[in-house]
Amino acid sequence: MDKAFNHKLVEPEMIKKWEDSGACTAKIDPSKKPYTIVLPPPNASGKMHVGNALMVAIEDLLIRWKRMQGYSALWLPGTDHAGFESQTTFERELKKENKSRFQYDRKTFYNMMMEFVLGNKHAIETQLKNMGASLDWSRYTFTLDDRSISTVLDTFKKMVDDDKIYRAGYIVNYSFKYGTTFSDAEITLKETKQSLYYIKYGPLTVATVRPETKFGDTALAVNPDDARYQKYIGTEVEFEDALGKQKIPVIADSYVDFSFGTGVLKVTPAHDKNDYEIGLRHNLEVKSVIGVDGKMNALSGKYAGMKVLDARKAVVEDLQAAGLLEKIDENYTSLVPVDYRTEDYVEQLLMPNWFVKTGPLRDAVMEKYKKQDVRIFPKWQEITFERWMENMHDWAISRQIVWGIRVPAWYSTTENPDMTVTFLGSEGKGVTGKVGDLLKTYSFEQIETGLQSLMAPISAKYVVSKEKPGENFLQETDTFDTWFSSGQWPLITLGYPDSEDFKYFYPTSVLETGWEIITRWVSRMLMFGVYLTGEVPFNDVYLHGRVMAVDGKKMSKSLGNVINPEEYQDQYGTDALRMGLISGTANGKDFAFPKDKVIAFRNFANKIWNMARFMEMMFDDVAKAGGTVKEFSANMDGLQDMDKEMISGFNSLVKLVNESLEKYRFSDASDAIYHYMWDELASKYIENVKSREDKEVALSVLRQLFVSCLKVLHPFMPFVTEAVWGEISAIRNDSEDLLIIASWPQVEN
RNA sequence: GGGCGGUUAGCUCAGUUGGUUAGAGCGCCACAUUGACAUUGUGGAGGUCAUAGGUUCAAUUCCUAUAUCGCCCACCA
Repeated sequence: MDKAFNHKLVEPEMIKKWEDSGACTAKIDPSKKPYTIVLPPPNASGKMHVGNALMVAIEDLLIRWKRMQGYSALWLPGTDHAGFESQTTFERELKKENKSRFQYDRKTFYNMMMEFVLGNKHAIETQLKNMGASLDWSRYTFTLDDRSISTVLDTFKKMVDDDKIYRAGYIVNYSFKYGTTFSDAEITLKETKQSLYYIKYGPLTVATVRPETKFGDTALAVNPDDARYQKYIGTEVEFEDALGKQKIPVIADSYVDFSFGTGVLKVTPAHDKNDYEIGLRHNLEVKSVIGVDGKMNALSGKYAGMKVLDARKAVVEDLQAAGLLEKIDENYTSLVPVDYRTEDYVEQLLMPNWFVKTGPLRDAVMEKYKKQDVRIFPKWQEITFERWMENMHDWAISRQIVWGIRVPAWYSTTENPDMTVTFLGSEGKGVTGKVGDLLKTYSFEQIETGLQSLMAPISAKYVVSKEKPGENFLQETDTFDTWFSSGQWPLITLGYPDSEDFKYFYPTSVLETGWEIITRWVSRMLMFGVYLTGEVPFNDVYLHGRVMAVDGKKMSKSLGNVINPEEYQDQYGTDALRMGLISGTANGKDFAFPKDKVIAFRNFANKIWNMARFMEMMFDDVAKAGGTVKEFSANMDGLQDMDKEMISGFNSLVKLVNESLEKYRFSDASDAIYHYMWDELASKYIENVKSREDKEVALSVLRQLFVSCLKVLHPFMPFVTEAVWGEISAIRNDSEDLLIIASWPQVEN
């Protein structure tokens, strides 16, 4: 054996050994209990980060532990196509070559995306393997595999038949920049300094940050208890603006806060979610003045065609000139909705969209939850989950992007002549118009093959089908929200509804992920799982904290404090990285990355390596002297007090490790094994053995304890333990070739 | 605005239902060292457990306020 543990040499060898052994391929074995974890699929859009490394460390720990305990342990790998994220990354690449998605028809663009994503996928697989992840690659799944797509489409069809899906005009978060809708979960509010304009509407004055939407106003609203405005309620006020003389009703709604601004609110149902709600309550007209192109439309008179911000400026100038602008509060800050990834501004627009009625699905989940069919660890995260579930809105599942699974709804062009379509004409230029008109100039085939996007009115008739239902049908161009497919991930990967895997491995044992996607992902998997199978998709949810940078701040590229896990792997070894991450996360809280611990565990790996070297030497000496180390048994002759203490110490260790892992208290377990091996076994016991006369007994105990410790440590530090296991094969008292499939130490109570 | 979590050694963090001298890793100091390991060994210094009240025989632990940091949710235009 080398003098020191060399992780660079050992790691590739061990990975190969595990792969060749087939140990990670879970077998359907009725005599064993299944233990299943589905790997939260890393996005195919980029490389793994240190948070992914933590996830892998925890899940591999659980899987290896259960596998050694005799479960049929399945850890399912996969990759998510990450619709929006991948597409924006890819479009950024295109832009470097001065290209854009608008130059391609859907099919071509989709194929280009696929090539791009498959390239990234390979990189992620390599990283997962290098982490020592004992994943079952024979069951690998990608969200855009035919089987995945088929399952997703079947689910959609079932939901349509079940009246769980509807199309509606709805205020959605719409990004002009990316030309797509975002779900509420993809939106975050950013504090932004804005001008607050006080605009006269006849006798009343309204404070607003969006004067350009005034042409979409269909009421003014005041609080019903506001004494100042009682006499206006129920009347109409007259005023003049760029569109000429106007009349607008004044309504009373308790939503209005009379301490804000003037206490009068302009209600613009088409461009604000809250206004939309007020509009519904009071039966107000909904007037859109902004188009999906980000420009003012014909209803805004002379401002038509201007971009929103330009129009705002122009409107303000005109109001000022007309003396209708009372004042401007320049120091007003408010929360503006932005894309949570890019912080790009997101507009609120009324658009036709596909929705899931979440109410009944949610209720079914909560019923299971109350019966504790699914448990959340750590416990304090339960509140986050419950609150989200209670406040859940209907879910907009359509996205106006190409990269994803296309909604399987078909519109007849003859029945829906006023659908708006955009397609790439023969001359390579985009053509937009009502399909009824376009068909006079272009053939159906031209439109269908060049199709880029389609927007059917809410009232449009459609057929849901996996196949084209007939001539003259165009398929919906919206694709599903990524979470619509990844929400079915446990089902898809296990081959729902009738595969043998599904019958044996479902429901899965634990869903392990970061808390930040509990709302986007965990809740949706639960809804789909319960809806489709009547059972929760996993019994436990463990939420790990976020790994922060060394400086305790959130890692971000702009701060330059991002930790690349591969650097630590390279410097200190994968075992050390894994153990460092594991021991930093005791209770699911965010934690600063403990680099000093990584170094400590690198040293620990070396310690183990050298304990093995020492043992070899001692065994050698005994053999040279013509002796034999005795077979171990707990009540063998000649045991000294210290031997007995060590043995009982080990039994308590195993108990503690088991109990801690059952409760997902990983650092308790790692701490215990670390201290037992280093302080007890190495520092205390080995020093004692050195001076023992009865080496044949002492070494027997040492071997027993060391070999057992290797087993307990293996799920935490798989590389060094497996390597040492191989090195001491000649003196080991366990005939199992590989540690990964050795059996976990049994302890009696 | 509502909620959640943190505040413990120089740093990063444990501390499970309240119960003796509050722990770990790293760092620091002193010493040691050829039967494995300097990625070592032995020993040591270092904490008013954020603050103020309260409950209790007993509080880092439970309760109430306050301060401060972080996060989540949210319909103040």
